[in-house]
Amino acid sequence: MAAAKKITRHKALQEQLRLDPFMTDEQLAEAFSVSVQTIRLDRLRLGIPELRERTRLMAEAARQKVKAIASSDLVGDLIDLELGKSGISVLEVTPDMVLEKTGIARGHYLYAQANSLAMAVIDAPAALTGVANVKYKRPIRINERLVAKAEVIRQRGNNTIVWVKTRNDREEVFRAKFLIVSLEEKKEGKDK
Amino acid sequence: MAAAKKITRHKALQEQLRLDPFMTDEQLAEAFSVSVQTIRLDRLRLGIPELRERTRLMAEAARQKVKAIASSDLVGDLIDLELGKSGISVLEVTPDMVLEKTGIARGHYLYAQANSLAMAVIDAPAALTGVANVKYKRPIRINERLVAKAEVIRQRGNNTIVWVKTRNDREEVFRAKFLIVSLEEKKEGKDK
DNA sequence: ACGTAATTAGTACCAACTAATAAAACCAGG
DNA sequence: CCTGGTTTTATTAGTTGGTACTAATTACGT
Repeated sequence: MAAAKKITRHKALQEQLRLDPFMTDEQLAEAFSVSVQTIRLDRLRLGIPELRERTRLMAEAARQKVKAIASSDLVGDLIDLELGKSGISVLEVTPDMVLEKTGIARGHYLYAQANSLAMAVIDAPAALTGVANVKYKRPIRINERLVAKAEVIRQRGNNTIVWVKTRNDREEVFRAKFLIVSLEEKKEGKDK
Repeated sequence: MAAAKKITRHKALQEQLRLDPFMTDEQLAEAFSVSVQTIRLDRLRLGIPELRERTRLMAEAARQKVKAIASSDLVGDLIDLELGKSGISVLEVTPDMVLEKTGIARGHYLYAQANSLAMAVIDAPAALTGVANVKYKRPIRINERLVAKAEVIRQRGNNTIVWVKTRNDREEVFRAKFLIVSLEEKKEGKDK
């Protein structure tokens, strides 16, 4: 069947564009030893937009994403929050969070989720982490769904102790204790 | 002088494109009530590439960045490594690493740098963090240059204790102790 | 050998440019 | 007021990487 060839090519095309999304139809045609028109038909049927559109979408997404992933104040989705008391956040483990070698989530994502949740719970205009004690109990794999629960244990002056426990769907996989220091709005004496 | 008008427009043009880089020359011309050609001349003299090029550069940069920030095994640049003994990594604090409110680096970047350095130092095919004890000593601000030094303190079986101390140009700002567990290549019994 | 699916070829058209050249407008100095 | 330089606008031709469409050709199984 000729259809088999086509289906194989469709898969290969998608894979190729995943690896290098900046290829023109002409380059793709060359790469697959077919005509440009075939590539266009393939794209059409797969719903893959043209190079410029792809690029634009990536650039636009990046504008959002770099802010969201790399610079969001909270890693994970906040689903419940009682200021000064407790909070819950959920984080889905995506492929780019895992170590390539082992397929296990890099530890600092768990840490980031817990830490930023702990910060969110603090009822203060600004806060900094002072000390953290962290225990990883189970390795996390891709597509797992991590639910972190934070609880304020003690509050004394500007110092707050927060416990965060993270579970996957079955068991506790991570826990951390943070000592978080709230910052006053007043000017800091010895700053820089 | 007519040159003044031009210079003002140049500034405004750069600002406009910073806010919305996805504008065509035609839209820009309309926005500034000048002809398309004027915009083109302005771009030429300011060294601003055309829309498509701009978009492409953004998309490419994002690809690097998401890989580098979100998916690199090592956060920071490894500049020295003695496997099983010690390592040094450097991390420059960029604007997207800081909390907007305070301009202070979010803690999990320091953690990520230290943790991934500690992992790199371990002389094993794969490793996982078991426990971490972390202390933040000084807040970190933008453009600071963080030098993390990792040192293997003790090694017993699959467990390794690594100390990481991070300094900015003046003083120690962060330290962490990690217990890292090396994984054997052999098959794990109770996996999922 | 035939019919259908798949592929290739070809045409007209488009957006968003670059490059180059020419004309017009402006503005200031003598 | 006129002249000269700067700035702006206009015009034309050529480029890239496509869309949308039609028509011709090839391949393939039966």
